[in-house]
Amino acid sequence: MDRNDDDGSRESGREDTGSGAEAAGRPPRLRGGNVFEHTIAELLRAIRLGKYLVGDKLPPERELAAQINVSRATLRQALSELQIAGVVSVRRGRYGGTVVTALPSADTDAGIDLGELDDAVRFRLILETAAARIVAGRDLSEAERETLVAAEQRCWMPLGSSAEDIEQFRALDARFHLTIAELTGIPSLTQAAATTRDRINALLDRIPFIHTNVEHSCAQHARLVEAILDHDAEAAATLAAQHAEGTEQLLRGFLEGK
Amino acid sequence: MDRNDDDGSRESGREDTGSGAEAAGRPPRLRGGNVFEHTIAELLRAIRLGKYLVGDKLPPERELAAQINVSRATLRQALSELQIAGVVSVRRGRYGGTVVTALPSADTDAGIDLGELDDAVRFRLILETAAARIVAGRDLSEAERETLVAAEQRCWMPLGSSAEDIEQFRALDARFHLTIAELTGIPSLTQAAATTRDRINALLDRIPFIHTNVEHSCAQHARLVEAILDHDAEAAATLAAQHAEGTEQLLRGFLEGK
DNA sequence: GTTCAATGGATCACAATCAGACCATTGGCT
DNA sequence: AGCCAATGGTCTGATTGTGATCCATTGAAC
Repeated sequence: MDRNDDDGSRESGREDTGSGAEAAGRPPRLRGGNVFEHTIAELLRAIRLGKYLVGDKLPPERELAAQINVSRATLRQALSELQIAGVVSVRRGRYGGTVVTALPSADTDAGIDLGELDDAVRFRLILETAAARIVAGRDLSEAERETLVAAEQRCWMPLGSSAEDIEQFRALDARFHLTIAELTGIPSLTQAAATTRDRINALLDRIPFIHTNVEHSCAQHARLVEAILDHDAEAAATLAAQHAEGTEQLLRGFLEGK
Repeated sequence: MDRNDDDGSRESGREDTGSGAEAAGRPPRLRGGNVFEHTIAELLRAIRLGKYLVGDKLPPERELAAQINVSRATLRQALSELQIAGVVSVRRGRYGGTVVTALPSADTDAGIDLGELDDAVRFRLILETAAARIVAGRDLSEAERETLVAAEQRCWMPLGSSAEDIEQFRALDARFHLTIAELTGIPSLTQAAATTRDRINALLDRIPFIHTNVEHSCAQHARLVEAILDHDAEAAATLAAQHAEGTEQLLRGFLEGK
């Protein structure tokens, strides 16, 4: 009797699914557009933003599908594309799964939209400044402090000139900023910050990578973390604003000359 | 020959469709969930937020469908529901159309989710404070100043105790705040503010309406407008924050006691 | 009063997704 | 060597939303 069964409720429980507590929502499905394209975009976004680093294993298909809120069939279509593109590799069997093998290369196509640049950059300034101020005003737990510092440290990676290194730096950098957003405890802010950060990354992919900036950038991160741990909300806000403005200048400099 | 024809490409052109330039997107469709339910929600939201006031006529179905990015069939399903609910009334023929006849009554069901309350209220504080600060820092055109002042004035409406009056005040109040968000010139901010405002309104519908607050609230609006026109960014930010905090206190007071 | 353009009303075939069941593979465990 | 649980692979029927036409109604303009 009990056939092979499948999917869903097994005694192994679901507490893992609830991690994000965000996407969930049993009955409500999600996007239409091309649910398929949306799914790919969603996966690429997660990878670019450092949610899954190279070498990490994605959740099982059934679980991932639930998180993104699409059917497994659709998810598999998307994964299949990513596999062809060489972004992930898949192994069957128990202990198998889908692992990230490379960071997706940027879509350097698409013309530059100045409206998009302006919008993304200004919205980011708002969100990150607010996030920094709020987190600095909070009392962080030991674990939270550690998470924050760890995210900051990881940005100081050995950095070559390969596209791969650069993408990895972007992912780690994004993760640092998103960590701050998460620490606000305001889910809407976290989500908006993630979306916006991804848009910024897409723009950064269109300009040359300035190595000199990396160290400067990391130093700013360090000071920001310090201000946060010191509960100096105004300093944190100012530093975050300066940091964001740096990126803004860079982008405008390269992209506004069309 | 040329049959009755219909829809779309007629020599009359399409420039109208492109108005928003936002939702558009020929091939890409939109939501999944229940596209149908989503459509209803979208329409209700627009009405509650004062985009269409009572007595206003909605755009023709073909156009509205394009704006919301759903097929006309789906839109009609939704409109049909709203008609049954008495929110809109429809007349056929040239010069006919769909007009808003009443403000949708609140869904006073649904349990109170403290997480939702906290998230919405805190995110709103961030967005509106930032918007006020930015707009105060801008040089507004004559037309923009007029729009702002007009939106503020309209809130001082004669206010009875009927549910209808209250809903109308909410719509006008929302429109005032969204006007400020729009004046930032940051579309992402505008959109986030609209979404968040709607969530706040939904929460407000769950608590008793405090008439005393209305005048106080309008007075704050007036001072906020003054600060903005004076280019006093910090004052504007502070006033916006106070105003938002007022609502926050109110909501927490009523809702946190479960 | 006839005309006609704008607008709502209705139908149908087709493509996209979904939901769920079942199959196939793998590797640690006994 | 064999078992078996976790995981990817595949198929099928149902539902939903779309896109494209065509029909029906209305009221201003002529």
